[in-house]
Amino acid sequence: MEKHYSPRAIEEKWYGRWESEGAFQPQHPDAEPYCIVIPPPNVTGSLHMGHALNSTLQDILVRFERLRGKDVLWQPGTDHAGIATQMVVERELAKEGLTRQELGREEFLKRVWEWKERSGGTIVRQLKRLGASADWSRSRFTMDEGLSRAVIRVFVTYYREGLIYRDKRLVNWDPKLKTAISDLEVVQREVDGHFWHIRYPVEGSDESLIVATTRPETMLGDTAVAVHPEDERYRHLIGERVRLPLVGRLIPIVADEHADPEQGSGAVKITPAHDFNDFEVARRHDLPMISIFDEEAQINDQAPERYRGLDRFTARKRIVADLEEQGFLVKIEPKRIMMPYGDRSGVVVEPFLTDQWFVDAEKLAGPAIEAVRRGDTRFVPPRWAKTYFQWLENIQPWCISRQLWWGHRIPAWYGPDGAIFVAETEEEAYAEAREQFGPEVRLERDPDVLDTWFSSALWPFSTLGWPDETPELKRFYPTSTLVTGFDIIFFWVARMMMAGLHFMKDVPFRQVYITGLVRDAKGEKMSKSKGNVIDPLEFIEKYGADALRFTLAALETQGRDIKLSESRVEGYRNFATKLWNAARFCRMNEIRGRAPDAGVPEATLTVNRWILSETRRATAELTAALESFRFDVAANTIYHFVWHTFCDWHLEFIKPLLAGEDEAAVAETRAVAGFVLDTILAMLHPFMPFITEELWHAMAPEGAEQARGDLIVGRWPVAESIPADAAAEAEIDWTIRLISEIRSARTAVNVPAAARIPALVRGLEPERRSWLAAERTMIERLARLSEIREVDALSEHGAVMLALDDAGIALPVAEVIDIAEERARLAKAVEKARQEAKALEKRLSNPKFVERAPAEVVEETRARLAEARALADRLAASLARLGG
RNA sequence: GGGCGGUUAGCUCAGAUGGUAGAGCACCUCGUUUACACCGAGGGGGCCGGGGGUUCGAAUCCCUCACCGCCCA
Repeated sequence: MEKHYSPRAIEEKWYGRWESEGAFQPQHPDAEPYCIVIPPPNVTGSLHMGHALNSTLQDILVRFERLRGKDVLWQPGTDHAGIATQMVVERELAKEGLTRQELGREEFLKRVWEWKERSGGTIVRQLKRLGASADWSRSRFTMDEGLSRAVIRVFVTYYREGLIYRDKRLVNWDPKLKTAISDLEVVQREVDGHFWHIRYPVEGSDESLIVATTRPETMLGDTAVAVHPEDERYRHLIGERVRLPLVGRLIPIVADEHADPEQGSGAVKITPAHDFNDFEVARRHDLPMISIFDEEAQINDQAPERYRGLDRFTARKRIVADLEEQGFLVKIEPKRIMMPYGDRSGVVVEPFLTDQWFVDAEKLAGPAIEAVRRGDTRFVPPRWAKTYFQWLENIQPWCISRQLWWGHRIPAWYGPDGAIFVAETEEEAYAEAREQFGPEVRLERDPDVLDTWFSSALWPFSTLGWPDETPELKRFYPTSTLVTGFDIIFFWVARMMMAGLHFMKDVPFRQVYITGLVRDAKGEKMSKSKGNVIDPLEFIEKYGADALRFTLAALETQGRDIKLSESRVEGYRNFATKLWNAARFCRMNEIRGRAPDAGVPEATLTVNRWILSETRRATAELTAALESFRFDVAANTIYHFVWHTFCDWHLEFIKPLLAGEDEAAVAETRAVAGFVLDTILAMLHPFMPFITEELWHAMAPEGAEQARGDLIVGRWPVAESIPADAAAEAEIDWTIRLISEIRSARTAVNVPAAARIPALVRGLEPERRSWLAAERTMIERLARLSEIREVDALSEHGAVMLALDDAGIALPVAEVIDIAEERARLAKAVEKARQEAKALEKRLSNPKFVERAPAEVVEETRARLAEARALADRLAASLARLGG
C-alpha cells in the first residue's frame, strides 16, 4: 500500500464494478422496502453544489439502509425542463441562423430529442462521479413514453372530475418567451421607478381626480377609477365618470376597498387586463377588461392609433410626454417599486389576459394539508411544514398551459364553436366529437404543452410504473424519504403531495428532509454572475469524491445553509488519508478483516474489551444520528471514533502487545483490531463509499476475498451484538487520563520529548493499583517513561508533582526540569483548582440550593468540592516546597 | 406589513428533557517514537448579541430591544 491514497484510480474502478454487478438494484425482496426518488435534475443541467449536497445525503441514506439489509431502490431520472431545454435548442438553432418557427414544430422537436440524446446525460455522468448509487437501470425521463402516458391520464382524469378547466384569466406572461409562466417562476425585484400623478377630469364638472401609477402606459386600458368607500373626499364622486386622457373614453368612478386612502391621492386607476388587483376589482364591479398589449407586449389595436405597435417602454415615454403636453401630468416622484421578472428570460413579466388551462388547486390542497397535519408525511426539520401550510392555505388556481413546443402536449381538441374534447387519444376525441357533430367533424388539437411541474408532480408514482399496476409501484409507494431544497417546497413537494393523494390515495413519501443552500465560504449565494460558483467536479478531482461527500455531510446541520470552504474539504481528505494509513498499519501487523459470519471476536485483554465497548457506543450513536437525519452528528461521530479513539489510542496501545511474545494475546488483538476496522469501514461507507470499499478488499483475510463480497452490499454493524464493558472503560479511561497528565506536565516544564524519565506514584486505591500493574507497559511507552513505580512516600525534591484523582505522582527530573516553569505551572494549577472550589462553595453555601436542588445534584456538587479542595491542597504543598 | 431562521473561541458551527460551554479549521510551542508531517504531543483563546423575567441554578424557558438573512404580501 502507498502512503497516500489516490482517489482517482479507485473511484472509477469501484463504481464500474458496483454498477455492473447490479449492486444499486433492490435485491432483498423479502426485506422491508426503502425508496427514495431523486428530485429529477433538469436534463439541461450540470452538477452544482446543490445537487452534490442533495445527492450525497440521499446516497448516505440509501447506502445506510442497503447495509441494514433493506430492499433499497433509489429511483433516478431527469426532468425535461420545458422552457430551459427549448431555450437551449433555440440558441443552437440561432447559431445556424434558424428559428423554430422556420423549422416547424415537428422538425424542431426532433432537434430537441437529438440534443437530449447527445447532451442530456451530462448530469447523470456527474452524479456517478459523486458515487450516487441510484438504480440507473430504472432511470426515467419525464418525456418518456410511460411518464407521458401518466401525464395524459392525469390530465384527462382531472378534467373529467372538474379539477381542470379552461378559463380566460390574468396570467404571468413572459413577452420574450411568449408563454404563460407560473407565479413561482416570477421573481419580484425592487427597482428604482417612478410614481406618475395624472389628472383625470370628472365629466360635467371642473373637478379632477388625481391618480398615481407606476405604469402610466397601462392607462390606455383603464376602465374605471376606484376610491375607497369611506373616503370623505370622494364620496360625492362615486357613480360619476371621468374622461380618460389621451383616449377620451368615459369611465366610471367606483367605490372599492382596494383604493388605499393613504396612498397617493387615494384614487386609483383600474386596468383590469394588466394588473392582478385591478382584475379583482373589475370582477367585483363588472367592469370591462381591455387588453392593450399583444403577446410581445406591444400596444395593440385596442389603443389609439398613435400608440399602436410601440413596445411597452417606448409607449410609456410617448404617453408621459403627451400627458405632459396636454396638461394632465401633475407630478413625477421617484419611488422604489417591486417589478416582476421572468426567472428564465430575465425580462419584465406582464399580467396578461389569455385563455389558459388551470388546475383547481384549492380542491386538491385540502387533503395535502390534512396529510401533513395528521403526520402521514413528516417534514424534517419540522418548521418547514409551516411554509408548506402557508402556501397551500393560500393557493391560487394553477395555470398549467405553456405556449411552448417542448413538453407534454395538452390532450384537448377543439371542434366547431369551440367545443372541447379532452381524451387520452385523438381517436377517442374524434369518437366523442362525431357523436355530437356527425362523421364529418374536424378537430384541432390544442397547440400548447403542460407546465413541466405538472409531470414532476407525478414523479413518485409515474417513475414506478403508474398508471400500470406494476410490482414496483405496489412495493415502493409510498416512498420513504424525499430529500430536497426548501426552494421547491411549493414548486414540487406540495404538488407531489396533491397528485399522490389524489391518484394513489396515499402520500408520496413518509418524510421530507429539507436541505439548506450551499453558499461560498463567505456565505454568499453562489451565482454565475458573481463568479463564486464552486464546481463539485473540481473538488472531486482535487480531493476525491469521498472527501467532498464527507464535507457536505459534516456541514449539514438540520437543513441550515452551508458555507463551503476548500479547507474543510482538504481536512476531510486528510481524514481519508488517516484511515488509509491506519489500515496500512494494520496490514503491516498482519491484522486482517474478519471472515464472513465470523462474528464479534472474544476479548480477554482490557484494551480489547475497551475498544469493543467503544465500538459499540460509536455504532449506536451513528445509527441513531442517521435515523434522525443528523448528518453532522453522524459524520462527527465516525470521524472522532476513527481518529481520536481508534488511531490515537487503540492502535498506540496495541503496538507493544503486537510486538510481544504472548501469542494468544497477539492473536486476540489482531482479531479485535480487524473486527473494529471492518466495523469502521461499514459505518463510514455511506459517507465515503470508495475508500472504504477499497480498504474492505485490501483487508480481506487470505482466501476469503471472494466470500467477503463487496462492502456496498455488506452488513451494517449492530450495536447490541458488541459487548459493552464498563470495567474496561473505567480502566482505560483512567489510563488515558494518567498518560495525558504526565504528557502535559512534561511539556509544561520542558522535559525533552525524547527523554525517558521515571514516574513515582503514591496513594493508589487497590483497584487503580491493579490497573497500573495491568497497563504498565502501555503507560510507560505512551508517556515516555523509563519506569512507573509505586512508592510509600514521594520525595518531592527536584520533582515535578502532579495529581490524578486521589493519587500523587512525582516525576523526578531534577536535571531536566525548569524550576521557574514548574513553579508557574503549579501556581496555575492551584489557582484553577481554587477557583473551582470557590465556585462550588458558593453554590453550596446557598441554603436554597441545598434545599431545592435534587439530592443527587447536591451530593455530586459536594463530592466535586472535596476533590477540588484536595487537589488544590496537594498542588499547593508541592508549590510551597519549590519555594513558590 | 406578516411569518421564519440566525446572533456561542480568530473562522465555520455543535450544544435532547435548564446543573455552569465543545468540535473542526486557524494560531503558538515542541517533535525524523519503525501507519500517517495530508502526521504526533502539548497549549492559548469564549461577560454564549443587549436588557429584563421565571428558577436554588439559564447558552438552554418566557418577554423585550438591536442587528443580519430568507419567505410571503
